[in-house]
Amino acid sequence: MTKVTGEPANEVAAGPNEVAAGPGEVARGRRPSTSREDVARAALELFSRQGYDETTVDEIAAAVGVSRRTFFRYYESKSDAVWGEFDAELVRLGDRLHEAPDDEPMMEVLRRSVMATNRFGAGELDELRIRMGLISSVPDLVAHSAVRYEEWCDVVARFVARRIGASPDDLGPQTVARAALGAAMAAFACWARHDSDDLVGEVDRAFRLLATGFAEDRLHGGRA
Amino acid sequence: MTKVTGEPANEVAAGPNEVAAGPGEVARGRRPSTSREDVARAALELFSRQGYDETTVDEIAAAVGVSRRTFFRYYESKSDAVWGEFDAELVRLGDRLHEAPDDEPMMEVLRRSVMATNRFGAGELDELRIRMGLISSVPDLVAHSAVRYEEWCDVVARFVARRIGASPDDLGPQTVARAALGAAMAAFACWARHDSDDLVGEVDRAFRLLATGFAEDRLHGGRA
DNA sequence: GAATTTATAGCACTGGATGCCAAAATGGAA
DNA sequence: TTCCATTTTGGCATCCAGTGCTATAAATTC
Repeated sequence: MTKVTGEPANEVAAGPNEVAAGPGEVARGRRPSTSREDVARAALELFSRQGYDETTVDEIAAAVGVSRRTFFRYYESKSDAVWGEFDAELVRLGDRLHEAPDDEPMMEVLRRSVMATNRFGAGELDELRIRMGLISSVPDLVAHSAVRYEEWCDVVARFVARRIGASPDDLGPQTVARAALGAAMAAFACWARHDSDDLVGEVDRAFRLLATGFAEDRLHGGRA
Repeated sequence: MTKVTGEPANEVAAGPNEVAAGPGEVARGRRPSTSREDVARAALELFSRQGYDETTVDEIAAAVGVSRRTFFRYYESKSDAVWGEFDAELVRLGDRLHEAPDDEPMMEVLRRSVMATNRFGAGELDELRIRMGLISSVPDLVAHSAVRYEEWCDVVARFVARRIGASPDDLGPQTVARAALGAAMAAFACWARHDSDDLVGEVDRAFRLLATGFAEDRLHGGRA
């Protein structure tokens, strides 16, 4: 085996062992034979071609030329590979919420921040649609998504708690956070299923509905 | 082995093979050696005592005196045992929503129906708290919960769709349903964590918040 | 008692996930 | 160059959830 690939080794998010060589530092030790991105790409390709359940971790590992054991050093689980760099987006959302001016209404900040974190380039949108399609249709991924969405909720709940002066565990922040998650999920699901090319627009509409308290007369004009 | 239990065999929700003998019919063939309820009880007891991950299916099966293979005839998965008779409650919620008068505001119906399906007797509350505690803290169960909650959302989305004359897949119904789920989950989580004995009250408060669109001035008086 | 029906036990097998250790690859120092 | 520290990898061996298959046990009906 021992496939000699000769990678550039200058990747930003490098090897599995977290502490990739910092900005100025020089990389020591053996270089990773692949990257998280490559693994995710290979996995996604197999999933969308032959199905999630029909793809084994061994196949994914083989596709990127590493052993099964090594796959689990890049991603904790098979389902994690579908989520790619979700953690980074979570940080971005948290930053946006934190940096918003205090005089802007809470639900406005929330809506605009979620919209902002979901502006993707045309190139990324196709892949994202495949991702979201899988996440919302394959039972195993639907299940795993709950864990990731919980992290999303935590970020929002902390923001709301700070705004209204309460604990993130209290009913208010929890309700706002989980309802906001619901709105975002609805927007994503509708965007992924229909041919609506306007993801941010769907998010916008969903959050505006949420802010009206679902007054029945506003609910009708959903789809232009 | 072959534990001879001598069950009454008149249980309502009987054996694993679905079609339990109807009202007047006589039970044919070998009688189930245990019941879904007994399995769930044994499982819950082990989970709360030694932890979910630390309990194997073999142990649960042994506790009720059946083989490992038989456990999976009563419940599809280890996590399903925690949910008990959730399906029945779903039907009840659907019925309530369907039977509500058309002139009652949609969000009112929703709030009152969810509250009604969550009125439990004092005896059931302790067990329910253990259940919800597990469901919202053990990652494996958090994950699996998403699948069950999706069914809940479907019921609500169908109701909303009928009310506003849209498809259950449209943005409106989806947003309302998922936001409502969020409110319900927040209420449950707060009730399970704190010592609030008033589950229905938490649900009430959460849904009232939802109906206000989270106007910031209403969010402060969360905890009496 | 024989046939039929239903539930069970037990076995084999797949596949995800984890712990452990030896081997490979790389940079730096002696 | 040679040795050493560092990091990633491969290949077990192992555990456990979940499934398909088959033989057997218990119960009713004829």
